[in-house]
Amino acid sequence: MGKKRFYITSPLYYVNADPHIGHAYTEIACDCIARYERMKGKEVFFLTGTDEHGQKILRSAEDNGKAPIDFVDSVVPKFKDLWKGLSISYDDFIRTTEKRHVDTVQKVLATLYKKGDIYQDEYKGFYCTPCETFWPKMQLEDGLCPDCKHKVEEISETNYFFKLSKYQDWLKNYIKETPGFISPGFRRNEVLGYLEEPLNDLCISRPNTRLSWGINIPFAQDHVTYVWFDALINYISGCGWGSDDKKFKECWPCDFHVIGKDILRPHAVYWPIMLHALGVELPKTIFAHGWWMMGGSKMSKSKGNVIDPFEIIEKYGQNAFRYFLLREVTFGLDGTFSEEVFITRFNGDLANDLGNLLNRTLTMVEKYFDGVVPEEGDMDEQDKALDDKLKGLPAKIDKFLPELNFNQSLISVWEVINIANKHIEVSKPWQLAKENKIERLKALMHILLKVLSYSALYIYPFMPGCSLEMIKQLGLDIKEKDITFDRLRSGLLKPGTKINKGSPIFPRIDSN
RNA sequence: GGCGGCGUAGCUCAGAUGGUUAGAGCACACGGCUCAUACCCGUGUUGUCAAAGGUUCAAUUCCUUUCGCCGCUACCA
Repeated sequence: MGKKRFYITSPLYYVNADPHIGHAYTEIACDCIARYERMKGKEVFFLTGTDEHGQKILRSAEDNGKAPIDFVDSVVPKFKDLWKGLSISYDDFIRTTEKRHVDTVQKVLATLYKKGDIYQDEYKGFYCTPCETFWPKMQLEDGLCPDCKHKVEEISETNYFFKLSKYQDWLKNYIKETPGFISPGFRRNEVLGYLEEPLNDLCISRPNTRLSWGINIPFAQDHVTYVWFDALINYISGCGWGSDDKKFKECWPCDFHVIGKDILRPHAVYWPIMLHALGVELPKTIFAHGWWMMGGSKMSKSKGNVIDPFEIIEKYGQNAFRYFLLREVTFGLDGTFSEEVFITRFNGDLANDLGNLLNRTLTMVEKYFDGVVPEEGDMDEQDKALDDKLKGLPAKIDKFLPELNFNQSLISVWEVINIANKHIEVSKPWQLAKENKIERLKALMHILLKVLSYSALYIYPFMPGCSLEMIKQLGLDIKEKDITFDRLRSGLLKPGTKINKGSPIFPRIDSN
């Protein structure tokens, strides 16, 4: 029997505009977990991609004077470039315009239609011609389009509906009985909250007279599929449902769907019901994270407070960017992004604590031992305390990371780093050197190098680049593919080998 | 309107099934050290734990009310 792979997904990003910090955030979180699971020796399948159909894409394409397919073809590379710039280790990138996806969506539609969970009905609504949008009665403002304030027209058209209502009670019970299914807990409560209200069946078609940019519905050639219904299916079309049973068995059920809080409803209501109707097991966890605010307000293009992730990477590097996003706020809650807090975090944690610890230690090893890693010596009380702290670290990471608690995981690593800095202060190696207490000095340097070596590997899921640079400077003989918890167990330092000190890994930022 | 949450040091936030001196980081002040990226280490200051009432031997922690803030309640990704 095939081994179960660890399967994690990001949402498929809607490519009607360029990627921003929110996209980067989700992707970095997924990447961190994917790398961590690989370190544990798991076979990982990390799926990401792009959502490319629908009204908004069509409109953006028109605004750019392009055919929709040409338009999305021009935006997708920007996402891929960003993922490259952030060292995102995705295993597959799926686009909803790909044949493998289209085929799967049509198969799903056909299956549910045959089963009777999709039916035809008249859809009545208020249509705004200039906006090409339907509005529910509730949303109208004085009977006018809330967007452009034009008159709306009540029209009815034939459409296809998916029977959400049929499964409402089932879903409600499932969520109640499966506490970890929707995370964090307060999001789960929200979902249970709106499941208290009767669910309307979901209109999953659009007549192609109104919208042509979508996946054709096999049993209704004059209609295309509603984007959400289309997009969600990527999670199974991307891992072989209906086309590659072996792969699907290895991957499914999905371990994590990581999403932003804005798309909780489709993921927590539509998607589980779609799967259940198909007779497919549900994913284990849907985790909705918060948003990055810009100086107290939501970021938006009109406010001009959108942070360009490419700029941050260019200016401060991908490692610091990844670190900041994962460290600054508890995953799940909203956070505030500003260059000022970013720099504070950077200087405080990365330059002063971590970077400086590496630098001062390596300098001493050069100075006192010609850059050669000393033998492990007899540990004194302080050494032991530090060593114990280091030994306790994996357990903490193993507790926090599987719950997507990036925050606490990093804090745990930094506790060790801080104790190491403290240890140097108390032990005064420079005095040991003057007094010629070589054995003590060796033991001290050894434990410091050990702490740095292990920390370098523990940091890997969060800041892979930083990790590799530390490994290099420490002179460790470890390739990226060897960064596993198994490898850690066999020890990292080789006394007698040379360190390879370079320039500071995180030079302080003068913020004048 | 309904449901849910929050209001704790100058700032950002932890926290306790109620119980001796309420915590962390940043900022600030003073001191120490010199291996280091003007770094690091130590010490210290500030809080009627939103307000009022109730339960209790005891509440900031439970209950009620008030005030203030926020989220969810859409066929928009």
